[in-house]
Amino acid sequence: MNVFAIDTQALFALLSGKISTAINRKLYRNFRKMNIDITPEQWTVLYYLWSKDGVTQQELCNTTFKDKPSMTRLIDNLEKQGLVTRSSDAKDRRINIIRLTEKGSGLEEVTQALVVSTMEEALSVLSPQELAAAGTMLNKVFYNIKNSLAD
Amino acid sequence: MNVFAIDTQALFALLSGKISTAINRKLYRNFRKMNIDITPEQWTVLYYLWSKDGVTQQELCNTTFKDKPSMTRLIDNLEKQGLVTRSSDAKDRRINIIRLTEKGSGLEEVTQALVVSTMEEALSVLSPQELAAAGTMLNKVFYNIKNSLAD
DNA sequence: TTTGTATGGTTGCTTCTGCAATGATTGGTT
DNA sequence: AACCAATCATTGCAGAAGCAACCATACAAA
Repeated sequence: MNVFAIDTQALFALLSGKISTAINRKLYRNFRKMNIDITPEQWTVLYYLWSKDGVTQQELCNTTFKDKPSMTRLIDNLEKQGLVTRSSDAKDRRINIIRLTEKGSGLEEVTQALVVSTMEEALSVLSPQELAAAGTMLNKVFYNIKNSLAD
Repeated sequence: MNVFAIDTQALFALLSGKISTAINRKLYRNFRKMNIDITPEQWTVLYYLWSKDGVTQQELCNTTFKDKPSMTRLIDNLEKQGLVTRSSDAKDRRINIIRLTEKGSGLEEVTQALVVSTMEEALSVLSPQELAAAGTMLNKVFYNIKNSLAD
C-alpha cells in the first residue's frame, strides 16, 4: 500500500469492468427502447465506418482495440443483420473490405444521438472541467497500457 | 456537440471497453506468467471473499456488480478449480454459502501483489493528485449510472 | 391450510472476448 | 521456379455477460 492512500485494487475493480459494464448495459437498453437492434460493440464498428467507409478488418481491429477473431465475428453478425457487406479486395485477395449498407448508414443519426444522451446522463455528475481532465487522464492511461501490451 | 468540445462519443469508446479490456488483458497475462490459473473476473470474487468469507451468491453479485446468472457460472468455475466451495444454508435452503478453500485462500498474497503492480504500471502516467481525482470522478460516475440502471 | 408473493439460484439462448492454431494469399529471396 | 516469411482472416475452444424464463424455498395473508 502506498502513502497516497489510493486503493489501487478498488480502482482496478472500477476501471476493470464495473463502469464499462454499466455504461454498456445502459446503452444497450436505450437501443432496445428505440427498437434499434444492435449491441454497443457493433456500434463502435459502425461508428468508425461512418467516418471512413470501405476499410479492412485489420483497420477496424486497430481502431476498436479488438483482436482479429473478435472482429471476424462482430462483422459476421453485422453482415447477418444487413448492416455491412464483406467483399474481398480485387488486388489483394487476403483482404476483406467492409462497407456500410444503406441500412447501416441509416443508423448513424439515431444512434449517435442516443450515445451522446446516454453518456451525458452518465457524466452529468462531472463538471466540464472534470470531464476534460478525465478525458485526458483516461487517454494517457489507455496509451500507456496499450503500449505495455504490445511487448 | 457541446461548447466544451468534449467528444462524448470518443469518451464512450474509451470508458466503454478499451481501458477495461486493456487492463484485464494485461492482468490476465501477468497471472499466466506466474502460472496462476484464474481470470481477472474470478479474482474480483476471490478479492471479496478474502475480506469476508462465507457469503451468499447474492452478496457477491452486489459487490462485483454482476447479475445472478453470471455469478452462478463464475462460481461454477471457481468450484471446478477447487478455489471455493458451495453449500446450501441449513436454515434457509434457498441460499448458497460460498467459502474459500485453502487453495483459494492461498492465492491472496501472490495475486494481490500482481494486481497492485499491474495497476501501478498502468497508472504510472498519472500523478498522485491526478490518481486521487480520477478515483473520485470514476466513483461518482459509477454510482450515477448504477442508480440510473436501477429504474 | 391454501394461496400468493418475494427471494435466491439455475438454465437456455445469444453475443462478445481471449488465445492458439490454421488457412489463404502475397511478396521477397535464393 | 521453389521456398520462406509476413500478413489478413477464420476456426476451435473456453470464459464471461445479458436477458428471459424457470425452479425451489420461505413467509405472510387470507
